[in-house]
Amino acid sequence: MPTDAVEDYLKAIHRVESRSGPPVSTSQIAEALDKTPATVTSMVESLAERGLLSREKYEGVELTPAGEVAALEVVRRHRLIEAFLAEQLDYEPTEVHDEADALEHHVSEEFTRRVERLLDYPAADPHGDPIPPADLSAPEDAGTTLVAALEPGERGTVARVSDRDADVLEFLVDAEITPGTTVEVVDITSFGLVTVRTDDGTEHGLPEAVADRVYVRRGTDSAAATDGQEAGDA
Amino acid sequence: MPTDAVEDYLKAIHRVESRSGPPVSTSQIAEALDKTPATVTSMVESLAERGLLSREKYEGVELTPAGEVAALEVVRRHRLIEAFLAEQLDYEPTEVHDEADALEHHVSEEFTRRVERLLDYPAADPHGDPIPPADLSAPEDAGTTLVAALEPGERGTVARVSDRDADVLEFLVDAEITPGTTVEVVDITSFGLVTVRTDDGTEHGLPEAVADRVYVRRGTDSAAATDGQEAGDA
DNA sequence: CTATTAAATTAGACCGATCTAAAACAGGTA
DNA sequence: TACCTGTTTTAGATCGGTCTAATTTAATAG
Repeated sequence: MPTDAVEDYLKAIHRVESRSGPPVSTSQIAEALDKTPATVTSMVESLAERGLLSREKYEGVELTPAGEVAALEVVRRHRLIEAFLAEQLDYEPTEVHDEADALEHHVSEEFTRRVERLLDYPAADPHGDPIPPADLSAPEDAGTTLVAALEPGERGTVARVSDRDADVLEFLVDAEITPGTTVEVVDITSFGLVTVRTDDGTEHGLPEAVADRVYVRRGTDSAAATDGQEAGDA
Repeated sequence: MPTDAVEDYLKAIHRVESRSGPPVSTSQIAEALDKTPATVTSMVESLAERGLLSREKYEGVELTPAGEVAALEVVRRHRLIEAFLAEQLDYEPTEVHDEADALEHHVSEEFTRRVERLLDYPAADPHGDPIPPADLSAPEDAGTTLVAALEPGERGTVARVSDRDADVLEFLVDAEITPGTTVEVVDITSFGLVTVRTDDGTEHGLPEAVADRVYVRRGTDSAAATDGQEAGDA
């Protein structure tokens, strides 16, 4: 019943909320969805009328429980589709996002469950983001951003990397900074450049925009991260 | 670039055209898509402006080559998705249609090709309908309707069955009248009831609405029809 | 406390897809 | 020929989602 657009808004609001917490501002949503603020205002009005979010004029917006559920359903479909594309159709991790963005609005619950079963109930998508189970009991976490988690000299395990921006993702894949790898923070400059050393000893300078999208847990994991054993800790 | 609605219209027009030939009337389209004739008129106007079909007011409509191509692309995606759902996700033949109808508008060319490859270039979907190859060089045929092809006493091989109407399809599956089975026409009544005898010797009375959706080739095939060896003959 | 500025909202328009109700048309019948 | 009858088109409205331009509000600096 919800339209594609409605699902996109809920998903975007959910993401922002889970990073910087509510309230979520009009401009944050506009930014995330590449819409004008005016458009967002009117959409958000109608979302509020439907009970999917609560809204304080000029203040921002927060998902209601109903909105949260709807958002999680989209996230679940998105990540399952990503996992499916990578595992069954040999997509590269960098390629799955756009396809999943289109499909996530149009697969049935039946399809979702069958895919989940086919993949044997994966815990995470190819970027390491946890896949909410069918009951949506999502712990929905896994790591904090690089600079928040680690001081220079400390090491951590990459929990996941953002799949939002294709360029950023490609940068990280090239540098072999992917879920499961260990990184040591060498240095953080005043202007946000983060230098890290990876497993193989090479160093990479990550611009702020990139570093902000790498999520790690402090310390090192012994278990490798081929699939997704890291759901629901931290 | 074409919207879902545009693709739906093209697909519907293509189907009608390939059954009863052009021109296709407003009411035929309205019927097929469950829209009002007024709606169809206005949509068809815009399709004509885009060069996807040619139109004679009060006469009907015919796909242009461009429209035909666009329609075949949708058909190709639809049938590949159906085949995929049945083979990879264990859907029953009766269940694939609706899911494919939703997905067909949103899978990329990349996805389509990968699925096609995964399935090893299937010739037909689970109902026996031929899948146009990537170059769309569709022979796009396979069989004529039961009553047109066979006189009482004659036998034929089921080439495909329509997946349009879920009830009809279920009826046929129950009667084990599926692509590849041999049927003998026992009798045809004046009011359109067709009695057929299947492989196993049982007889089934098919109401006109059902019989019209069974496509056969005269005579019997020795080859079985598990997948789709029957593309492009007849 | 006022003035500036950045963010958010309102006002008004547009487009695509749909509908209902009314008018125009085409084909067959008397 | 003139009239029905069913089909098609036109006219005009609505809805969802979007935009631009103008206005209002909240926060901040003086």
